[in-house]
Amino acid sequence: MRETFGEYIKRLRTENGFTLTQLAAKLDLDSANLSKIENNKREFDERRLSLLSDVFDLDLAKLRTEFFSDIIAKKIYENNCDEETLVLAEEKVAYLKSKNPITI
Amino acid sequence: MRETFGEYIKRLRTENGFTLTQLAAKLDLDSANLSKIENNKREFDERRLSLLSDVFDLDLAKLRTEFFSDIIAKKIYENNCDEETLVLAEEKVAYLKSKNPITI
DNA sequence: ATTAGACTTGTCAATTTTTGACAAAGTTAA
DNA sequence: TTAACTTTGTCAAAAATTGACAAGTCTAAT
Repeated sequence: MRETFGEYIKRLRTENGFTLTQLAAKLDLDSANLSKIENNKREFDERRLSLLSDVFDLDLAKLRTEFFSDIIAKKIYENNCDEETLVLAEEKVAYLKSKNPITI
Repeated sequence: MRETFGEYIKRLRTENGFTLTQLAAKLDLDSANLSKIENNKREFDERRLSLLSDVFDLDLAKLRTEFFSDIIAKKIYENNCDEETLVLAEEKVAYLKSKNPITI
């Protein structure tokens, strides 16, 4: 998706006609801090993802994908990581999965 | 690379015949904590990457790639992120790059 | 031009997370 | 058994993140 997680929240909010104060209340958040989140000056707390999915009736799994991909993208961007980084990361994920027993 | 960053350090260390205490001293680290790093119970501090590249005469850029890919892989693994996450992350990196002025 | 509502930014104490340091216990080989 | 090496547990100190509030900007309506 061609937007950050903050921009995504802002779009959801405005498209649904909420003010910062209104959405912040639903997310149990200070409106000033929600503003920072929307403008990529703070991170959204993972523990609020389910609240967010409730408010906008979104699929939580998709929201999580959106959320974690954002964290990863920011890390890569901020640290000027080269293109190989994600390829290597994918290999390492496979390695970790093969290495560790599947948790039931 | 089919190993975690911790395992990579451990391999470098043993292949070069160092004890934990010896390498820890070179990295300005407590040997008990280095042990934890090697066994994936603690994170290696990014600020020690250049020391590490000095000790084993490694290319710092490659080491950084190794390091950050590890962080990302762990995040994905720990949070059971789906396969799409990295694809999305890549798109978002491109978005962030297009969005922000190139810093000189 | 003033007001009201919406949004942004700055600050900082409080909470949370990570780290450094040390003790103690486990492992291995002479 | 020693001794050297490694692992694990704990916890205070340091660092990072968060919640809360004040103060600011911006816009639209009157």
